[in-house]
Amino acid sequence: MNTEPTRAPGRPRSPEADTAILRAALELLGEHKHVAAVSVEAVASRAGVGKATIYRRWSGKEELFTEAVATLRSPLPEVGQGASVRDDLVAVFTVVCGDLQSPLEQGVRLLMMSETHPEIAARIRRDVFAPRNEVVYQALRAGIARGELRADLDLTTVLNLLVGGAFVSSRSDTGQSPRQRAELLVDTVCDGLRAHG
Amino acid sequence: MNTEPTRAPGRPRSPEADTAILRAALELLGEHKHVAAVSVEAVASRAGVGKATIYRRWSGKEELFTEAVATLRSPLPEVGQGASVRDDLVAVFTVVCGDLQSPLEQGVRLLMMSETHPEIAARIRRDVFAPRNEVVYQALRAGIARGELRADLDLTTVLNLLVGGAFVSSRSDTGQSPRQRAELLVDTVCDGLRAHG
Amino acid sequence: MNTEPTRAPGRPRSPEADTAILRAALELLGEHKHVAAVSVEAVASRAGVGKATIYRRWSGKEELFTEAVATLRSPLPEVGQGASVRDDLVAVFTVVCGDLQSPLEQGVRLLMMSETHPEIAARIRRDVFAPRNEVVYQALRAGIARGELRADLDLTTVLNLLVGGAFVSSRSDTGQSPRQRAELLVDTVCDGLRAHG
Amino acid sequence: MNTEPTRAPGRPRSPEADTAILRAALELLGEHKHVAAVSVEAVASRAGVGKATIYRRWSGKEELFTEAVATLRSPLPEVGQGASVRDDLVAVFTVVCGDLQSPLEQGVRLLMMSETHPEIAARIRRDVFAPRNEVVYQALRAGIARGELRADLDLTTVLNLLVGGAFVSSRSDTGQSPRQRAELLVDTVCDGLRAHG
DNA sequence: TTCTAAGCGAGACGGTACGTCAGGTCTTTAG
DNA sequence: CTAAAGACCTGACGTACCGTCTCGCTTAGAA
Repeated sequence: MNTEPTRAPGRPRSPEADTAILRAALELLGEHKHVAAVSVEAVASRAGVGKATIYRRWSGKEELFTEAVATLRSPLPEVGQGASVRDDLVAVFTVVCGDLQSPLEQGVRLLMMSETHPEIAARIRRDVFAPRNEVVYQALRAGIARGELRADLDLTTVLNLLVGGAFVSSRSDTGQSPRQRAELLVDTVCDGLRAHG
Repeated sequence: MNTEPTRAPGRPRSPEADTAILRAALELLGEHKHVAAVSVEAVASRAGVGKATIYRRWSGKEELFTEAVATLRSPLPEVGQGASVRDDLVAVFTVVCGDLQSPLEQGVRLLMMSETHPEIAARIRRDVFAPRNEVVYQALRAGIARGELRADLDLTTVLNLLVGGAFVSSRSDTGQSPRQRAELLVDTVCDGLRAHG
Repeated sequence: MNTEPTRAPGRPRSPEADTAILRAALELLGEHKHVAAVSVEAVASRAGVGKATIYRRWSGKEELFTEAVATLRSPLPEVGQGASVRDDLVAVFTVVCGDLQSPLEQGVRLLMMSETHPEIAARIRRDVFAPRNEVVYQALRAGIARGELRADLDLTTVLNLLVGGAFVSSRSDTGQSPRQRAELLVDTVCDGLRAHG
Repeated sequence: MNTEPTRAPGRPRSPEADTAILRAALELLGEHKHVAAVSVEAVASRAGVGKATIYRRWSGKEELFTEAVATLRSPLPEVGQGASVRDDLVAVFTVVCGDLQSPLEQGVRLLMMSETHPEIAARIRRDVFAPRNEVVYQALRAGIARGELRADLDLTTVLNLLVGGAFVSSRSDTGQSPRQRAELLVDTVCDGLRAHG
């Protein structure tokens, strides 16, 4: 008796198609800035693929872009390893601020905010933002553990402030480097997060 | 000598049409929740207006909804009149957090969509964001004048933190009231903005 | 007792507008070849006139073009004054063949044939074609009277043959002059119209 | 060695759609009498077809109706088989005069409209007029061969006279049958086309 | 002179149809 | 059974005219 799953009959799906489609979707998202401006037809054409091949894999435009964007995971720095909270946070938000200025991430931003497809936003939050947020939480918890930060902080609120600040900050073209933006945000917030004693 | 601008020739545009269109757009937006699901034809029909009358005023769907949403500005509180900075900021951001959960939020998202339409973005910045920001700046400056806040603050960064925090905070449905959200944000930031002495 | 009609009160209609509108209509008809391609707006603009000024005079596009085209009356030669039928007919159809090659007359032709507005066709027939036909009939009757032509001819059929022949002939660009076309048509027909004697 | 053209890739165009569209166009044309009163949208709807399916096949309304009408060619009689020229021509022009009173006439008018669309005019000339003309030429050549007609005739001119005569004749509603019209035209012309001897 | 009625150019109005485009599905042939 | 290609239906897009309706102004005869 053979318990290993039976191989599906017929021609197997092309893995090249998968990656080509996702790549094309992200490229076009980066070029056009918002999802409505990218047609499934354009993705298919850019990927050198038939439209049906896309619809065989995803049930619609939203799902396609959801998955495409969810593949984007910036490498984040290690935190909490002895450095100060301040330095940890600056490291993390330098990456975040940098991302936010890249054209692709702008597309992601729009996509995430687009109320047109709430489930996409939810999935992006889960797959893209949650890991990033987790790093921030780690840094904050480490800071609390070391006594650098007040123990009664609402960590979610701190996260919101920093992420939102990074987000809004990135919308004005001040000529600052991502690092400079990160330092300004983190220092401004941190000066109030430190335990007084 | 007449310096007032000469009146345009021809039949003037109907102000009733303006308001009917904007009203219809907002109604339908409220019913369908997202812009893509509302057709210009439906707006025209609901407003009892020809499509051309819409396109005479706005160059497209996006512009129409941008303006429609921009009309939804909530009145902002007076600040700097003797109350504490903390109370001023809480008052302002209670309004902001409330707005962000209402249809106006859709406008904010549209602003983001408009990365490709800089002039629309500029208009929203001017009509929606600038007045709100100005109130925040007033509160902060009053706080500095009274010695409540450090004099060396980067006000822009403080603004970014609070506005961004409010924005991100509003995206998660925690069941908190706008007032509670505002207090959390403001208190968290303020505890570090106060002059130490 | 004054029986002459009382002059209408108010500002009288501008005769310049009348002529300018008709002129513009004919010009544009000549340029665009068929009525559907000429908009009332274009006529108004070309005439330097408001649209209402047109609609005050004619109840619609059809009536406007009807009247415009009805003003076209080519000067026709005198016939039946002693010359031969053949020469009379050649003279008339030289004019007709010439007209049919002018751009404007092509517009008229289209207009007349346009089944979209039967009443226009009827009026053009009456005001433009009937006088021309009458001259042909005169020539034919003179020929019969002089014994040049058979007395039992169906004059309408002869007219149809010649007019239709001129019409169809003018549609092929053979490089022939109007006179040559006319002679070919008339001679071919006449050789059978002559009394045998 | 395969000389037959390779089959085009993708789904082939539906022949049912072709015929349904053409049928619907002619039906509506019959109901509304003139082209301007028939909308492409109505044709699509009647044919049970999307508008795009129409525009994929024809570049516009005019082209669609041109082709629709061009399908209405009546079968022409055999000529030159022993009968007299007169009878041959009467047979042919009975068909022609009949057609000119039917919906086909609308096609003729469209041809005229197409002064601005030379390729459509060319198509109608090729598909509708050329075959008919060829039959007339055959009859005339047979007549010459048999000595019934003068050998020095300009056949093109004879054709123009008869065709044009039929056309103009059909525009007045005299209550005559197509056959009567044809006889009048042919007899009038023939009496001069016969060799004298 | 002043009043009144209509005409004037300009252009906005509610509609209808145009021709285009994209979404998501279906139908070919080829592998 | 999958692949690429491309036709299919649907429905919204933004445009162009139609014939009508205001605007503020001009033109003339009547008061």
